[in-house]
Amino acid sequence: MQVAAVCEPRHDAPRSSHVVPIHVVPRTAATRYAVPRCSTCAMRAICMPPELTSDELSRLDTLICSTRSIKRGDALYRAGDAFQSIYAIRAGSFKTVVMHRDGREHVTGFQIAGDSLGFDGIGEGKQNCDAIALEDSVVCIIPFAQLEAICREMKPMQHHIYQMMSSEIVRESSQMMLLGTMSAEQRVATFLLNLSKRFKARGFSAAEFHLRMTREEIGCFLGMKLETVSRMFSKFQRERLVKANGKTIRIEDAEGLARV
Amino acid sequence: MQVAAVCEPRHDAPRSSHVVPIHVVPRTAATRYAVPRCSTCAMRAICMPPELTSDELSRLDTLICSTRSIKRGDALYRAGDAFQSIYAIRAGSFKTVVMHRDGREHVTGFQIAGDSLGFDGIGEGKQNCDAIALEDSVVCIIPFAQLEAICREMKPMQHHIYQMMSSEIVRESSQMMLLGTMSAEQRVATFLLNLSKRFKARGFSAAEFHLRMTREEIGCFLGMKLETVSRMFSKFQRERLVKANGKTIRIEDAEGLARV
DNA sequence: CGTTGATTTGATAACAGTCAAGTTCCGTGG
DNA sequence: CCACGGAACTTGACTGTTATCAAATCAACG
Repeated sequence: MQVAAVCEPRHDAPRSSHVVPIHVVPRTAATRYAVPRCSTCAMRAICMPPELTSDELSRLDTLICSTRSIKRGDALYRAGDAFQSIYAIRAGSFKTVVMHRDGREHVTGFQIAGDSLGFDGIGEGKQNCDAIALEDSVVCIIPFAQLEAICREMKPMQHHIYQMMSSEIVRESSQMMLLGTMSAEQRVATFLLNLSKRFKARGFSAAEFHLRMTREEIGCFLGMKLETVSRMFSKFQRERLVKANGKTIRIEDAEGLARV
Repeated sequence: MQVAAVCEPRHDAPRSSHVVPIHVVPRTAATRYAVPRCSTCAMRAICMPPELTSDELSRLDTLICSTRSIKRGDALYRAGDAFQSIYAIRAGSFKTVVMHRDGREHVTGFQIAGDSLGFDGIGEGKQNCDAIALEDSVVCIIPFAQLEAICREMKPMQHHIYQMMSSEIVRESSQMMLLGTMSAEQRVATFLLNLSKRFKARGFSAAEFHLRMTREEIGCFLGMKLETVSRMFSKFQRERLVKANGKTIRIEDAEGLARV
């Protein structure tokens, strides 16, 4: 898994009732080159409803029949492309970028391994944003028509898709609240804590991780200029809340960061 | 229809391929007090996929077995309430409000007749925000478990629900872009044009309408203070783009407003 | 090991927030 | 129907946060 090179996997992964820990898949030829299989995927706990029978799982294996590798900086899809598939990130990370007609860009989200991409394309039948790889990445391709067919037959899967889309709506609501009500300082603090939480949920260190995005991309996501992002990192460093060494972030005082 | 008192219905409603015009339902006892029926609902074109057979439509009538009236200022639901149903607004309007733990509030959206509410509750199994009526309103109650069952059997309905949820994601992306990249002036202009478009799609005047929300609520939605909203209205008035008389808005120069 | 893009930091400017005062609107009750 | 009171709105003066512009430093990569 590429992501393993980015963030040290933790073997004392949390075992809360919500987050089923993932296990690092050995880098055997099978996991790297064979037909992808949900039944053996490390991200299954994040991608799939937990209550599937092994029978149902093997049916899903027939759904996802291909993966795709995207080089850093390349687009998985572009706004306006015909919508056909949902994507699940196997390894790597992406940003989603919407563009206004006047050329203004805005980053609507950062997605890491285990996250999904493309739900915003269903409504119009075409992609609503660009999905750009922040590092060399691999996605599972999930043809949406087939997914719909499966959802008509497998109730847990149907519900799971509704839940994923609903969670996306909730996530975006939180981001609107962040953009609408928080100071630059609070936005950056919230951003770091959110990343930390997501890495932790995937079994990586919550305290130390590498940012795959630039200050400019962070600023574009948080509604501020890159200089302001940089200043906030420096400020947190002075206050001993985080240690920021370029793209390496170490959260030294999560509680303090949350109080900002 | 309550909304008719607010915005004059237009009988020369647009007939684009996307927006099927709605017809104003006569205020008979049947439409006001009888069991609600999708098959005769004025909002059907907005709520429902267009290609349903009359057979399928009458099946839907069994799904929506009740409506609910909400007085101005009252909540349809509150954040934390158990999620059970989706709501379709028959008449009136709402705001959805998310609250941060520190008490900070943010308005995530304004919904008018024909819009739906509650999709953000599916993910967690509980409501994510408060839905507050901006005027006396009526909603159709759509039990979600039943809706899911119908979606497993009726492909067009299944797809329609995915489309509605996806559109909600897209709408929120646009709002994030607005909050993240636009000046106060542009935000208010965009807000007015968006409302105008939605009224037009429902057969009301695109040029003149009544705001059901306060300046404070608008500000809370657009990420600015109520004084700033007021100043922008005054500015647009000076520039002859808009005539704002309290809550009555007349858009005098839509192109000019779009250029802001 | 140089070139280029990314990041940091400082100085200044602009936009929106805050505080305050006055006005208008609207619902309620007489 | 009118008068009253409170909420909503407008406007002005001042303040503060963040943007802008600029320059220096750092880091990645061919």
